[in-house]
Amino acid sequence: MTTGKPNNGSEPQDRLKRLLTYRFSRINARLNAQAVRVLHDATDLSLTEWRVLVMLDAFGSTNAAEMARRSALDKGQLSRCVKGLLERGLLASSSSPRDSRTQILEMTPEGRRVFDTARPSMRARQDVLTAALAPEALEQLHDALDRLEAVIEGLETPE
Amino acid sequence: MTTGKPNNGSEPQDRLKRLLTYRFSRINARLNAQAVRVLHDATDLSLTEWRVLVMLDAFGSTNAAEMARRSALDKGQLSRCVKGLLERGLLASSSSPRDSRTQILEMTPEGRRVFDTARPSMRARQDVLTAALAPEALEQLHDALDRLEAVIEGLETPE
DNA sequence: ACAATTTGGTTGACAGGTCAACACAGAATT
DNA sequence: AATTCTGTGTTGACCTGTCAACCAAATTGT
Repeated sequence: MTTGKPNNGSEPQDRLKRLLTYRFSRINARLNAQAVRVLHDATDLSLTEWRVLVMLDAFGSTNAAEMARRSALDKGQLSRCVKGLLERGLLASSSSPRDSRTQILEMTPEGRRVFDTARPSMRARQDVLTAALAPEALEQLHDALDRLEAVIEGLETPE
Repeated sequence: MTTGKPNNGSEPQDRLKRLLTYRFSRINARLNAQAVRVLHDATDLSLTEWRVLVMLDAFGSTNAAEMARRSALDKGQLSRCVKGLLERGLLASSSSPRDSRTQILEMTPEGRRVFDTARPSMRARQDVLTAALAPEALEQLHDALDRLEAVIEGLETPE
């Protein structure tokens, strides 16, 4: 890979590589596939289910709408995902005293156990990724992503 | 968004935001949705079809396997996508004289016309994205993505 | 108090991506 | 020449993501 080629962006494949959307889709696809594999080796969680657990770990307990807002996951997808986790006993739900529509979700001990089973390898994976970049390069990356996200948000609401 | 909050990563939602895979999936989803919208306003191409045309524009003519390699799109997905484009007369195929398995693909004049119809708005979109970053920040972003891709590739083949 | 609107959550339908099996043509091995 | 191995492309099955319709509870406005 580190041959002495010029790599000055003149080759057609280089132009392609510099299309941001193209790169993101590529990276995302590979990242997901890889995450699914790691996850499947340790548990039988889907990637979405893992993300729900991550959020519950981070926030303690929440409801579905809250998670949908934070994660940009689809409402419907989340509903089905939560349903599955409830059926498997990894989550517990209780209805809120303030609003009888919302069901408050939290991990059961069993859910916590499964989460802790997957966590080390998932964290290791994350560490390998971040270790590829120097600390300040990582900061710059996050900054760049922040800016891009802001721009995308702007594009979504043209008026 | 640019309030005077500390943003030192101590809040749970901040920790979540710094997970790279999470960010990529989020950005990618929004980027795709936005691209699909722009694309649909100008043509009736799907995003995958658009990408096939972009590759054919960049490479002149290729075959499906080559595109699969470069784009990390699924073989099967590509096969179906190409089939649709052929049926609609946007692509033409001819079998290679050297290898009767591979079918060489290229845009027809009609395909080119459709491509040129969508191109301005797609390019404008791309420009808005890149304009969000200073030139050297864009370079750093590409560098970072290069490194991440390299790491991911390494993870895919552990031995 | 009532209607209108918003919000939390579920469901169905559908497009898209992903995986695995397959048929088949070339290349490599013997 | 026969065998095996690799690479191209197709197809079917399945899973996930996305969109929109919908219900019921809460909120708002009058």
